[in-house]
Amino acid sequence: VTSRSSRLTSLADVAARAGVSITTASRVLSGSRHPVAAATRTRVLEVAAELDFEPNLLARGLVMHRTHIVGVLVHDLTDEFYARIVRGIEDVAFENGFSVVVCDTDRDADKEIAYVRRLRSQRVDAIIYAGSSAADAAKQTELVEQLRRVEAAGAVLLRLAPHATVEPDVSYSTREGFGLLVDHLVSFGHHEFAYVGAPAALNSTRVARYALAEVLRRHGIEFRASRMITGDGTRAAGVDAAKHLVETGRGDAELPVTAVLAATDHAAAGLVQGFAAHGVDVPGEVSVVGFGDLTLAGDLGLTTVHVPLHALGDGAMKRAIWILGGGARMGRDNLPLELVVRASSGPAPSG
Amino acid sequence: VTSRSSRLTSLADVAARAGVSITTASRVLSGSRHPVAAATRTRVLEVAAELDFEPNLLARGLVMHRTHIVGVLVHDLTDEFYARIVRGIEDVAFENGFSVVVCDTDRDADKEIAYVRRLRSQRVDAIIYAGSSAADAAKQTELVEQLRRVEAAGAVLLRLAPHATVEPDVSYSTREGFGLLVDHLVSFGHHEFAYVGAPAALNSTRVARYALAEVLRRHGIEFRASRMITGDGTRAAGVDAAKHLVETGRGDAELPVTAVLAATDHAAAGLVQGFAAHGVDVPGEVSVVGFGDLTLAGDLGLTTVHVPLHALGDGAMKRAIWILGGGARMGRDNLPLELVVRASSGPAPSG
DNA sequence: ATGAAAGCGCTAACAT
DNA sequence: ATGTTAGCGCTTTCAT
Repeated sequence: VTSRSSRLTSLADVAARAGVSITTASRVLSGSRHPVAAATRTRVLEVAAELDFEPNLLARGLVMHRTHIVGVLVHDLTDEFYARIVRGIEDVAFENGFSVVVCDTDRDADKEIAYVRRLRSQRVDAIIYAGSSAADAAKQTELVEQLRRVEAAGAVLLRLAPHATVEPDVSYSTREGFGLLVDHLVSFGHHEFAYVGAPAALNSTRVARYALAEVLRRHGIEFRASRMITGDGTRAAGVDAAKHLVETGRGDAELPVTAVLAATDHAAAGLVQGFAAHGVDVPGEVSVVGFGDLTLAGDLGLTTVHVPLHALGDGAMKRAIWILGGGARMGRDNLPLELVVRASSGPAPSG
Repeated sequence: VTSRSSRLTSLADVAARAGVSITTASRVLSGSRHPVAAATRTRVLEVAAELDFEPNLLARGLVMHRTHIVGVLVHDLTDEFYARIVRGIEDVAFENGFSVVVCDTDRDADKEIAYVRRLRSQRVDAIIYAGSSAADAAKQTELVEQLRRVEAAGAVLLRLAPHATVEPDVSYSTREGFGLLVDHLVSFGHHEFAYVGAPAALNSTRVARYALAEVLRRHGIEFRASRMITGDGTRAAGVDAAKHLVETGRGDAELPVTAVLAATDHAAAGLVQGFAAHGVDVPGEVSVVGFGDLTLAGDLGLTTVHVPLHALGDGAMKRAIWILGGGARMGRDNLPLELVVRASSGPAPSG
């Protein structure tokens, strides 16, 4: 036992002072539905207030097998995309007496595994998993196994992104998003596209590629694999991709495509920046569109798809609470997306 | 007791399976320095791995009076300013086996109080308090009292911002920041300034006003109270302030000031946006500078002061760990600031 | 309506 | 080196 200052006031203190048993004190203070005489109840409440009693949630959790703690796994809190999701989760959590433990994984499978273990050790009631990790098969297997154990232990696992062949619980349709974007671009006369995606190993990337190819096919456009540029969703990836596209077009003295879709607004911002650095006019020579509608999209005038991030977190947390309360698991819920047209997209250059 | 699936494997399970007492199992699994025979140790470790044992941190915390949980109070995680601080805290926390509970307060004193109570109930080892709240005296008193109780209970309280006359533990010098900014602007010939601050009730606002006035005085510039515009640090506040300044100058057919300092990069962004909306050229007619150096500052070409946000969180968490380990409390640590000159500031308009 | 006692899973004196 | 015992602070049968 670490030497610490004066013990906090416990139920025993309240009980003693109120002249009742610990049991009775517990009954009034823990919101038990067990009958307690009105007078007794008042007395206990008074003493509790007087002593500023705060129940020890550790003890409570130990016996209740419920901690009212939820762990959230995200790539990086510093990315507004995830910050807004976490905020949504936290708002609902706060209202319902839950605490939120944030876990930034940086897409590092080892960190993810370590975090999941720790959350299990903490006996969290639920884990909200946002963002799929890029990892080798072995790591993936271990992570899946850890998640399985957490669920086996009674915790609720909710996904905001596809993971290891499992559908997300609350999410959005990437296909729908691409549909909005491509419809918009096609209406502007574009038919040569490039896509700056996320790491190839990510589940979400697989899904995105497939979805994009399908959307394009609907417009009778064949999507060449060479126009699928691998990135990591960062601004730097966008800058690099712009450079790559400019250099690829060098021979023809013009760009190989007239429109570039990015997996994130960050990458789109990088594309705009990169094109500008090479003197390529956006949207004059090439249109650029992002995905997410972060603040930066507004600042930079990026055409993008608005993703209801706060609602995503909000919905996930509500579901977690619902299930913890004994509610039945439900299927995937796709939140509506919206096209936001700004200055980074325009008519395809005639030529 | 809530009905839950199969119990998790406990120390007792490991002990039984390894043929040792729970105590022995605990000794090897909890990293106790108590001697244990090498063979026994190995056996226990084997069984623990086999059963994928994870210690119940609730039970551990209950007896150890240490939870390895730290609560972080910030205005809003969605603001990159705070997100980066939290990230700094979390990186150190992760390395040291601590979990981070995030608490968005929205500068709402009631939420702050509620969160602090909850953190106390959770028996967190430390609370890192970032951002001062705006509240009436009564609320302030209650919050201070709650924080006092948390400390009395043995938790470490660390401040990243001044609060109720208490100095922050890890922070930066607002005066230094203003110094960098004002020196820069004065060298550009500016001598009529306006400041778009945060809510007047905030401690940090008081400090900022005082610091700014002093810095200006160093340059022999008197700062008029009427040029102190109250805002809330948001972009909208900046937009409003720009409008206000433009309208104030209406009579003279020109702006009353040639340079505007903002309390945050967000407000500075709003100022730039607002001035643009009124056809005022930045920096041609007026220079605008922010504070923080968030990503948006780079995107918008804002001259600002770079605040080492990650290091702020990092430093606070390291300190918390140090103190929890029995280290002595130390005085305020001011992290170095840096002037970042971009396109939003320029020579004062001659005339 | 109230209370006594058992136990959640763990660590730490205190034996042996 | 190992085990026995006593809690940490709480909820909950099971009496009364």
